[in-house]
Amino acid sequence: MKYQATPLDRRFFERDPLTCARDLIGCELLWRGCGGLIVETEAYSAQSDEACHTFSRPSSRRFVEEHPPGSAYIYLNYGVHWLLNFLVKGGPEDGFVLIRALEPTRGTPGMCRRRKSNDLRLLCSGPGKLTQALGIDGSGHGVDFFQGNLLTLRAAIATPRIAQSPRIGISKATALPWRFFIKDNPHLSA
DNA sequence: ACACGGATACTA
DNA sequence: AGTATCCGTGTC
Repeated sequence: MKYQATPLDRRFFERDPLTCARDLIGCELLWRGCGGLIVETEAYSAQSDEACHTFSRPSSRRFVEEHPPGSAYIYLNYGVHWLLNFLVKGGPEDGFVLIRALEPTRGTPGMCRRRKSNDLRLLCSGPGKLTQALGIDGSGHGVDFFQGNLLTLRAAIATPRIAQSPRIGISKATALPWRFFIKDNPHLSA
């Protein structure tokens, strides 16, 4: 697969969350010199999606109000793992896209060190694993990668085969098939 | 199968 | 203050 060097435009995130989640598959995510191809995402909608943080968290609704589309929404889950989302805003529906898995491409030595593993398939094959591999934590919450140089998203040229399934690990709205992934990719979470 | 662990938002 | 919940991972 070949990838162009041009970053994504902010308007990429001014569409509905499902379109953003699907189109992020195959894009390259870079963070401080480390990164990989996005192979698994999930969409969360701020409207009528009980699994979305905006449904139960006033602070999340405030985040949507106060940040531009494409901002990093990072939170600690189960008191253990940081999870990386991107804010979707300005289209028909607001929401988030959760980054669930990467295929490592850049800075793998650093990722191996932080993950304490040399198996590439264990570096970023899960939403908590990939933040640990990239060194992402709560200090990145609210980062606008269109402003700084911390975070870069590069568009995919080739269109990968994208499959769809229900989202993983949630207790509400479990039936919605809003998880997107490259079928049979060895770097998926589940 | 189960422990680990903290932010957030409730009840009072 | 105390309790319930939570978009997971590693090891048992």
